[in-house]
Amino acid sequence: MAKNITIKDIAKEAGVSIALVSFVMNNRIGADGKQKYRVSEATKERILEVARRLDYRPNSAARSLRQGRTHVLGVILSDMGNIFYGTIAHYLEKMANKHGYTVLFGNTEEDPEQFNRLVQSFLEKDVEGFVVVPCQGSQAGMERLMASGRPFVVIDRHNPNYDVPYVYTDNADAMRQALHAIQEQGATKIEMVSYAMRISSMTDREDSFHEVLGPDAHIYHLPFTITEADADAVAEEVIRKGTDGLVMSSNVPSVAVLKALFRRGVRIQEDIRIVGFDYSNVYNFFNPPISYILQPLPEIAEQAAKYLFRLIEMRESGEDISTVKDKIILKATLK
Amino acid sequence: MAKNITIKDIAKEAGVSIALVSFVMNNRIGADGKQKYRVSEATKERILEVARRLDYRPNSAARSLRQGRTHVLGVILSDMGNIFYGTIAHYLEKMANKHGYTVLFGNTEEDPEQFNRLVQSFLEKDVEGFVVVPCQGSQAGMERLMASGRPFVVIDRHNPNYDVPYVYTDNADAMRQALHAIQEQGATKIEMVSYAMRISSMTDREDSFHEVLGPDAHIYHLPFTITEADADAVAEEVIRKGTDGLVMSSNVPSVAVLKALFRRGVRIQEDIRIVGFDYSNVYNFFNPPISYILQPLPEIAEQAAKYLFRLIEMRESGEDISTVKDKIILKATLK
DNA sequence: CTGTTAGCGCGTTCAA
DNA sequence: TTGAACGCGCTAACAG
Repeated sequence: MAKNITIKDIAKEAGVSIALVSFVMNNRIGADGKQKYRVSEATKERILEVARRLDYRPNSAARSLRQGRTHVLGVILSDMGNIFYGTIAHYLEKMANKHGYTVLFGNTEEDPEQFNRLVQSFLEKDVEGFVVVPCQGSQAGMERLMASGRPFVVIDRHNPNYDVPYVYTDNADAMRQALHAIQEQGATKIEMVSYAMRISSMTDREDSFHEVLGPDAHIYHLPFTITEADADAVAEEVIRKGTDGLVMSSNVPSVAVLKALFRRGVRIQEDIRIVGFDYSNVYNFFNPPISYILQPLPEIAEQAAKYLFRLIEMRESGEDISTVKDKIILKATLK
Repeated sequence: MAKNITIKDIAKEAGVSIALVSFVMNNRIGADGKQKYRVSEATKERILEVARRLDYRPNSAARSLRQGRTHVLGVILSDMGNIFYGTIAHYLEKMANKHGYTVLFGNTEEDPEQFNRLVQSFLEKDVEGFVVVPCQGSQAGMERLMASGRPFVVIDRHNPNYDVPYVYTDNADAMRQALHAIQEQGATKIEMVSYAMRISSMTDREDSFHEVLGPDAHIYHLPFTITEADADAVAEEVIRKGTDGLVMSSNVPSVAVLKALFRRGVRIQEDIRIVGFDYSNVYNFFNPPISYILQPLPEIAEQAAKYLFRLIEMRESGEDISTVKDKIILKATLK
């Protein structure tokens, strides 16, 4: 039960007041001589020595309570097990760390109830800001978040009905690049594989697809949890129709359908050309390698984090945050 | 600046004492009639109504300060952007959630300094328990963790010099399975691709490799951050030597080397047989599909979480945790 | 210049 | 059902 060392223990051991320990621990003293409170070097050293010896760690609950700051961010994603979100999570955590923040992560698995629970739970943990990936039906959670007045930045998707801060990829442009590429590769009967979820990243890509190829161009819609049967059905239909170009709208369904086609002996990149969306290792193992749209994940994370820090600073200095709703749009590139 | 609603606001609005609000909010009242404190249904309803209306959220800093509990876990991994750790992270988060916990995540990127910083930072945040993936050189961080007396469970790797709780895969057995498979597939000149890092998951696999194939069987050691040149060098040597079987010791180097071989026109699974370690999508795109060792990730996460919860409970009820050092060993399977 | 006293933040919980 | 102490660290005000 190793009782935790408190500031009081240090004070007693060092024979000084509690306040002085606090000052020393917070470096409110020293160097530039401009500090309000001064302590002799000797006392300071003694206090630090005792703190080190007793392995003192300030209780952050007490500190948060007093300062109203937790230095914790909340990040709500779809699924960290997906390399796309896992990568974003990693970059976000890195940014947060660099700025002295620590990060609570949560996965919605595209369940709006779960989104709501996570928002609630993170609010109660008093995170200073959020980076969130909303999901279909997450309106309630988003409104709760907005009502909380806490800084947040939306990434990867957004609901056009909400005028909120977000960092987003120009998906329409990205899809045009994808279609341009697949047409250059000679495909003429082009279809698209997408998720059934009605989220902006999918619908923007689909709208762009239809704009280029007309309203009758076909899109396969797969559920968030893709079964082998789902992928098989797509493959069968693609083969039957003689589709010669398939544009993927996301990582996971892309690999699932590729697998189904491969198993059926379809010669990928010969019988049918593929262009992917988001990186997958498998794209390297075809001849020629499968082209894909690459979203700038490090930049998405970086911009989102910077944006969030800006909001947090503003709020800290008493400025009104509710009017800041800048939209950051990043371009994807074809690889 | 939407001032946060406190218990005091509720009390005033509902015309009752602060204490009563607290009782109601904590459900210390009601149902089974055995509670210590009872409140009339009407009062209870009124309080709850006011709380809802004002969107009251208890300040968890205050609560933690009082109860000494945060309901937060700390998870330190190597790299969430790697599907292996991302998947584990996801399952851990799910387990934590189910038990009312929230999770702080951190990535070491195999940097022991970073490991140390994360331990320190999470301790200060007063996490109730840790799940950690140590890295080469993380001794200082591990000792700090042990000295803290806080419950923790090590996963994925462990330092045999430390007698601590861990959940681990039987890597020796797994490697034997891999070698058995590749030999059955006809390979006779077998080599291995591994990381240069001296961590138990790698060394156990390597030791097992040597036990089966003798001390002279060759192992390629790649740095944690693999460049294309690194992978190319391995591919060149494999080709030159006429190696006809390659056992992979991990996900990332496996794909890197496969890519280098593929680019050089090596007919994978014909000229050379491959057996992987940990899942990758790419294994499906060869004929026959590449076999691989699958670690039971959901079970690793589940066992680690359960173990940790057990430790936390024990500590909470004043039991001595320092004597609990059970090792949980899980079997991997060949797929 | 060096240091201390005392009240605060917010929810929990015991004594009354 | 309530008053009040408490957990721990911060910091304004004050003293030698």
